[in-house]
Amino acid sequence: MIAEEQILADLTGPQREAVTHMEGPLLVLAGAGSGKTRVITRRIGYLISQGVDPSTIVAITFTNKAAAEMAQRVHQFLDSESGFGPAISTFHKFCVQLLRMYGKTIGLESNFTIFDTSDTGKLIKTACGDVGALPAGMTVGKVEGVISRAKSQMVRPDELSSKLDLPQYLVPALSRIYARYEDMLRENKALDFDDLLLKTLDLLNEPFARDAIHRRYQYLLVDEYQDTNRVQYLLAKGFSAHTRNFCATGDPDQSIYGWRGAEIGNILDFEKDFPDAKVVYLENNYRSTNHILNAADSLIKNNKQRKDKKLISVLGQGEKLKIHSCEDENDEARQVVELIRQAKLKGRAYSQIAVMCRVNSLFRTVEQTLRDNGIPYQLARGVSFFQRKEIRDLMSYLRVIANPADTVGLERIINMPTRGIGAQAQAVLKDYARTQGVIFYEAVLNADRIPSLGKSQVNVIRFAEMMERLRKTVANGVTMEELVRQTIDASSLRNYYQKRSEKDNRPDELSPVANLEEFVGTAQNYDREAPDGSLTDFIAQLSLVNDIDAVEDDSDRVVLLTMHAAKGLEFEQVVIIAVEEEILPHAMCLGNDNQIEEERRLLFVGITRAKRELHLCFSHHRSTRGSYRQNFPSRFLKEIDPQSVEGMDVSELTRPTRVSQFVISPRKSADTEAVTALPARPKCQYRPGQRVYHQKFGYGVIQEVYLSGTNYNASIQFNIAGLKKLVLGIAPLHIVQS
DNA sequence: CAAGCCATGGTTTTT
DNA sequence: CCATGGCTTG
Ligand SMILES: Nc1ncnc2c1ncn2[C@@H]1O[C@H](COP(=O)(O)OP(=O)(O)OP(=O)(O)O)[C@@H](O)[C@H]1O
Repeated sequence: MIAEEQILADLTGPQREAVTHMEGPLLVLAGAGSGKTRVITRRIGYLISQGVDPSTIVAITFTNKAAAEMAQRVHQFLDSESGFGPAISTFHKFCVQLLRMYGKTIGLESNFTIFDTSDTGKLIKTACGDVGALPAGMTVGKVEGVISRAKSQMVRPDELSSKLDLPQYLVPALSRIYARYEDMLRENKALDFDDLLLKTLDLLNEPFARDAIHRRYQYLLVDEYQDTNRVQYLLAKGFSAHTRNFCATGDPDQSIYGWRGAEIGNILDFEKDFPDAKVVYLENNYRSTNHILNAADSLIKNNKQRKDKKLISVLGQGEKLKIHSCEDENDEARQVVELIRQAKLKGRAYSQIAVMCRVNSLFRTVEQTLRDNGIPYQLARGVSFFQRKEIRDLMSYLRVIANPADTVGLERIINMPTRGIGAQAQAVLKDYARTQGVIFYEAVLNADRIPSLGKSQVNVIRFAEMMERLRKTVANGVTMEELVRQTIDASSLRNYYQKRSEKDNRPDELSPVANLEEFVGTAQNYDREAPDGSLTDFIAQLSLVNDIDAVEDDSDRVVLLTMHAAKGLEFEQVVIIAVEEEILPHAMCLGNDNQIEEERRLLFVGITRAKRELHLCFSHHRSTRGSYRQNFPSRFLKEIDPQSVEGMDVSELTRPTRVSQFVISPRKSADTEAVTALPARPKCQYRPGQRVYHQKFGYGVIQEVYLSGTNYNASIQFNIAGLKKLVLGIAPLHIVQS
């Protein structure tokens, strides 16, 4: 065991106070870079030094990467061979472990499959079809949104109308789809991401499981508490109900996942939940220089409904940040390359430079330009590998082997690669399954008894034999590497993609076959790291991989990542691109003040990742999905204290891009004369071709202006919202100057 | 039944 | 711009 002094070394008074707090609820409320994560890590060490059994400690982080880093740091606080260490993981992963262990008590088999959004999307689509035509104005995507919102707020299908603010006429269809969706999950023996949390909550309501979990875990620590959702909040309370040893850390200004149900209220109401909670504030920042902090602070001050925080850097003033005005995305990418070159000349490592933006798609040009200039980089998109078609195919085989009830997976692979089991044959199988009341896989196994399969019958039988052979292999015990190799060959996936690559004549590194090989490597890693793992566990690990988890720390490459993925990280130098209206804040968020505030927090998070040097870029033009468009600097740039900005005439940003609003008085324009010759009429400033900004619909171009009754109306093509007809005196419109 | 072609439409962030 | 789906042809 390590000496207490070492654990408490390099901590400020308040940090130490939090670290040495033993029993009872504790909240560490502090700004960016103030050492919250360090507090959690040291506190785990301190608890252990005070004789707490490490295996009774649970620490929840936001990402697997953060968990791995914390585990590594905590490792030094442990006796070399002292049994189990603390559980350090994300909410989702921790829940999966508990469900595998205790799921039986709530009727959950331990080989359940985790469905990702693409799987659940398929289910919801089918569910929509089953239920009949969708109500007007509803799309599958919107239904998905409603269901996911309902689940994260723990609203059941029959409670939609009372608990969710939905138009009444949509409710019957939606609750039927939702109920059907839940049934299908059960049929597939699958859980979606929300279920992982919800079912664990069920565990905590089941005496046997609850007691076992409570006996095992005595101390709970949750990092990034500001981004927990309702279910996670209830889980945290449930896990710690017996001891009330619950330590939460977070920063309300860094809450950026409201869009998927995170409730900032969890952290704001902590003291109400636990009136006896000890609250520690940290006011020193050890990460960034004062100019960077000041920029961040001046920005975030524009959010209403927040408590102001004091945060002082211990690193001095530092350099001012720079705002770069670029012509278009190519120019922007060139400037980024130039900044990286200069940094490299100054002796900065590539890996200490991050390029961030709001949406991954904006990295295309930057990536190309970095490649062209020989600058090494890595894109933080771990999931993209697992979303490749060939990898999803392979994973689907593994999923069905582990859980034959996984019909979504089975439907994907039954004719992939094509093996003569077409739509017709599949319909016959499905029909058989339905009439016999068995799962789809069972129908496949019974193919020899289904003559109506016709010519396909023999193909189905052969497929069934192949799958059963693989299943037997697993039952007899096999490494994941071996299983993956066998699956790739037995399924003919390798053959199929090999042939296709030959035809397409693509460069090798990106080829599907190479990806399949890489997946073998993934399996090898798993075998090495989890010698007594299982197929189910292997698949689950992969289902919970996160973008940022795949970023390699030990390679000297520039990191490209979204600001969401940057949560909790830090870099010497940060370059944020496309700080433009309709990108940041994103077009989808315009017109909703809460969402705009979250966008502001997002930029705040991006800015506060920088230790010493910060650059913000915007482009005047950008081509998005084919068309070349004019863009405007983000409103957020104007909010940053000019005192901390260098190198650019900040007034260029404050120069109004929007002409102030005017209203046509309906009375005065009350003539019936048709008005098509618009320029002649001084009463109406709007003309076809003008760019306008609408509070709700965002930016658009006026197509036509006409008089209707006593009002001028206009038809406006909005970039996002599409063509709308609006009454000019009433609609909240601004003219935008180009 | 397979494969390739064209039209359509949707269009963030992610556990 | 991209992915998906429907249609046609082999
Ligand atoms: N007392 C201290 N002395 C020196 N450095 C410290 C101290 N506390 C924290 N740091 C350093 O400050 C940096 C930020 O710490 P940490 O990541 O724990 O902050 P945080 O509050 O979790 O930040 P954020 O909320 O922005 O993710 C780290 O590099 C950490 O090592």
